[in-house]
Amino acid sequence: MQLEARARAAISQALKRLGMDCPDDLPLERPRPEFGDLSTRVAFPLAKQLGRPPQEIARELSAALQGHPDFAGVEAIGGFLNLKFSATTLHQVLRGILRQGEAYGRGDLGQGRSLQVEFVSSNPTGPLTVGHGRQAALGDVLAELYSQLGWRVTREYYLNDEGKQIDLLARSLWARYRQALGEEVPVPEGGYQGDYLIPIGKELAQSWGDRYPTFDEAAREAFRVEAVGRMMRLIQEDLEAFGVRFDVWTREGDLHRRGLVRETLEELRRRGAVYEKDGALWLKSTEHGLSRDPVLIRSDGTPTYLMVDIAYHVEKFRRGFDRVIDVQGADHAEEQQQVKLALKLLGIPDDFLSYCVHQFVTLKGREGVERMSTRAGHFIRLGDLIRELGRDVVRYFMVRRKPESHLTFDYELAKKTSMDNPVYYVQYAHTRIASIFREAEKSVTRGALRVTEVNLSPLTDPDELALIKELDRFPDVVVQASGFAPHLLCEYLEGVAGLFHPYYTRVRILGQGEATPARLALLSGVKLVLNRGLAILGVSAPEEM
RNA sequence: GCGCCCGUAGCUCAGUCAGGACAGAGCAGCGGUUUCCUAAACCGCAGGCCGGAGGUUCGAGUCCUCCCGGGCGCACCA
Repeated sequence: MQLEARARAAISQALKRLGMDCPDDLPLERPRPEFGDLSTRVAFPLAKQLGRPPQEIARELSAALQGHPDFAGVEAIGGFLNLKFSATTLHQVLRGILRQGEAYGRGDLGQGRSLQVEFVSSNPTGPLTVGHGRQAALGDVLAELYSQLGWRVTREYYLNDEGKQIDLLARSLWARYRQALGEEVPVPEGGYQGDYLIPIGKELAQSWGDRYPTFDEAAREAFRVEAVGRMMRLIQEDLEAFGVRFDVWTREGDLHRRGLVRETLEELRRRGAVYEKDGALWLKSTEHGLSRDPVLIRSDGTPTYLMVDIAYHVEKFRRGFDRVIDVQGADHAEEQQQVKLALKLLGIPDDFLSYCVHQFVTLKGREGVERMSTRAGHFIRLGDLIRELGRDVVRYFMVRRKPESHLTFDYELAKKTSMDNPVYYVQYAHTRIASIFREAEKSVTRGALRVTEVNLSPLTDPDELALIKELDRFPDVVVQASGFAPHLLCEYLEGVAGLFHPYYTRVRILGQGEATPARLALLSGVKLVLNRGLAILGVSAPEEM
């Protein structure tokens, strides 16, 4: 970031001296290392503009930059201009990073605006599965990224505690309860077949006895409340184990009680966005380019999930959020289009709501099922996976792939405690540095440990300079990762660790005279970035392993 | 049939949004390295007509069209 800014400034000044216009979007790239640290092909657009050969322009630009203190090398090859930073510049960059300390990587793109991230929002019909794990990790990391970038972030869980699925759940639990009382009542067809309702049914049989012989209105309500409560506790336990905390829980029932669904419907009607057919109320979606019109109000008068979802998002808007991000599975793609359209028709700005859509998770290499279905009782609990592999590993693996790609969760790799496992590879780099500092406490003077002040000029090894250049990228990686791409942060951290481990093996830190304090300062910077990056991912950065 | 996503090395994936200088990483495979801050490591080798065909461009893994293969959706379920 620092380095790019310096290069940009130097190039634009040089262009000005040459009497050429510097384009606003000055192209800067990281070329292959043998060409230098940064390169620009700005000569090509300028060539077109000035009607001169790009090689010539690049040569002039190179000449204008010769002797610039930021660079150790400026070279024009073809039309490209290659820049190599001087060690002094890199030392200044490292010092700047160390001075920022924990603030390094933070930004103010958000400028204090408020953002809601809604994620997981799993229906309380069973425990969280491995699939929800991806969503939980993604949402939590995105929330953290935005928070780092200066947004006021609210993590929200939308709780569907009413509707047909919940009825079915209540009925399924009631069946388990009757079974516990020795009656042969089957779990309803298409109901929730999972084992997890059995112990609850037994408990209820003990405490309630034969109070609900039939599934009447009273039973329906009692079992609904009981089932939802129990399921929510299961879900919260798993979220807790995963290190995910929500600020706000919104219940569907509340939206109805507050009349929001009715209000939103009225507004849609006023704006002529709906029509009646076959006794139901439909949204005019095809008029706006969508592939079909969905039902908002069923012919029995009850609102559909979509209708409630629209009302919910209107409510989010009224609550004053500047932006909302919903993390959702790819199976909701159509729903998302419909909600976005409805909000647009209601006059809510288009950029208010964005969806981070992710594909599904398949678990490879573990006993159990690959395809999961909560209803059929075929699933692997997220909580089990966390207990087997640890929170750090599961979180890391879940965000390591870009959301829109299918995620093959490699259980065998995740189980390994060797450095083949990328989580440990990164964590171990942090641990090694911590270990060196523990040693340093014994043998090095206090002054040498004051890393923001020591003389950095002994850092001349190419690996040392490469590490500084990599550390310089961190703030930019945070910004990029916030674009629904947290996998870039994983990749980056693995890259930092991948530079550090070989360096550590080859170069001795302690007992190297003048070089020792400088190298400790460098390692301090590496540790800082690893620590900050892992913290954003919600993964621990251990001092010892 | 229609819509969205994906297709890069044996495997898992970056790189595609902003097109540029011989296509990257990790794992698996093969071969090396241990008197020294944790070897839970390091070094090296090998491995790819970037799903296919056209097109745009001085230049395409990257943009456009079509095709093939895989996933998801197309309910008065949520």
